[in-house]
Amino acid sequence: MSTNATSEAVASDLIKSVVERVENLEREKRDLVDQIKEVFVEAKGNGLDVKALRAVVALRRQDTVERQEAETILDLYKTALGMS
Amino acid sequence: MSTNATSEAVASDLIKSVVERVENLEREKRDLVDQIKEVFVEAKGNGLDVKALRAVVALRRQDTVERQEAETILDLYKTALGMS
Amino acid sequence: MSTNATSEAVASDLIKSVVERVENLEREKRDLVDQIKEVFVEAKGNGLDVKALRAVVALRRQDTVERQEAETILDLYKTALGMS
Amino acid sequence: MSTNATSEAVASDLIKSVVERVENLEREKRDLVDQIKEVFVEAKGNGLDVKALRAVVALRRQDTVERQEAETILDLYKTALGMS
DNA sequence: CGCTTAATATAGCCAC
DNA sequence: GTGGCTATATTAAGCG
Repeated sequence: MSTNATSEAVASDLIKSVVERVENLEREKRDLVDQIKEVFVEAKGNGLDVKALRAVVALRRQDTVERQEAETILDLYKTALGMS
Repeated sequence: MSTNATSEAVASDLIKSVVERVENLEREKRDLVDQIKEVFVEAKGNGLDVKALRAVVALRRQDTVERQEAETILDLYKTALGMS
Repeated sequence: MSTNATSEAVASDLIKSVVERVENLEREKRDLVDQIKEVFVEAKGNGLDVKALRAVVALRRQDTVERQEAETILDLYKTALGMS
Repeated sequence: MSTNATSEAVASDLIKSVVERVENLEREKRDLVDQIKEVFVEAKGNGLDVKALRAVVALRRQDTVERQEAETILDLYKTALGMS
């Protein structure tokens, strides 16, 4: 066989550790998702249009992505032109 | 008119506040997503099978969900049978 | 230029064709949704509990899905254990 | 008791019939969903932008809905004005 | 009719 | 770098 009891136990501990760390991070992630929902619920309670708010957030996120891509391309051009 | 400059300004502030809070929470969420990825990358570096690890995490999560669903269905049955 | 009047006309015809085919299929889909609703309405008229019926259908569908998932997981395990 | 073996058997047959009819209709619905997907895949293979096509279909669907709503409102107005 | 769940559409990721 | 797959975000439906 290619392994023994000791290395299997090590792998088992390692697996357990990884799974638990991921599960904790996912739990925190779910909490944030819930908090985001709460913000929208509260906003709705204040008379705001949630769908429109979501659209605004999505647009700004998109803008951010495109700005970052533009900067990346600019950096590439600068590097290519020896300007960096 | 149904609004005036003051209430519009208030709405504007409210909208701005909501959008910023959501964006901050989404930023934190993205950080967590990145951290989860890092855990898997590290696990891979330690010789673990990432796909299998993801399956384990998913199965455990699924078990939790199914346990909750089973309770819900049990309640439904109880209600249908007049046991509630 | 990368296109000309002819290829644009072809694309236009293609687009029109695709949109129409999708719209026809969606129309048929909506008809089916309506027919399903009618079945439940009729069942209700015959004294059946629609919510319970929906639960039965959902459970049977879920069983099918879970059986398929179980096979997928089994395959994954076989692969992980070098049994495939 | 409010039922007997015969009426229970009738209800059972009725339930079975309803469930099967719904399942058949849902199967047809799923087939249509798959066919729609295939149309888009084929369109993609022909160099079309699937996201844009979906947007077109959605816009036209929206137009239809809004036109129907407009007609409904128009009918209401006509009735109110004794024009129907 | 609103509010909670289910269906659909989109986006990100991984492997090939 | 493309295509399938998973996860997420949006939309629609059902229920009270």
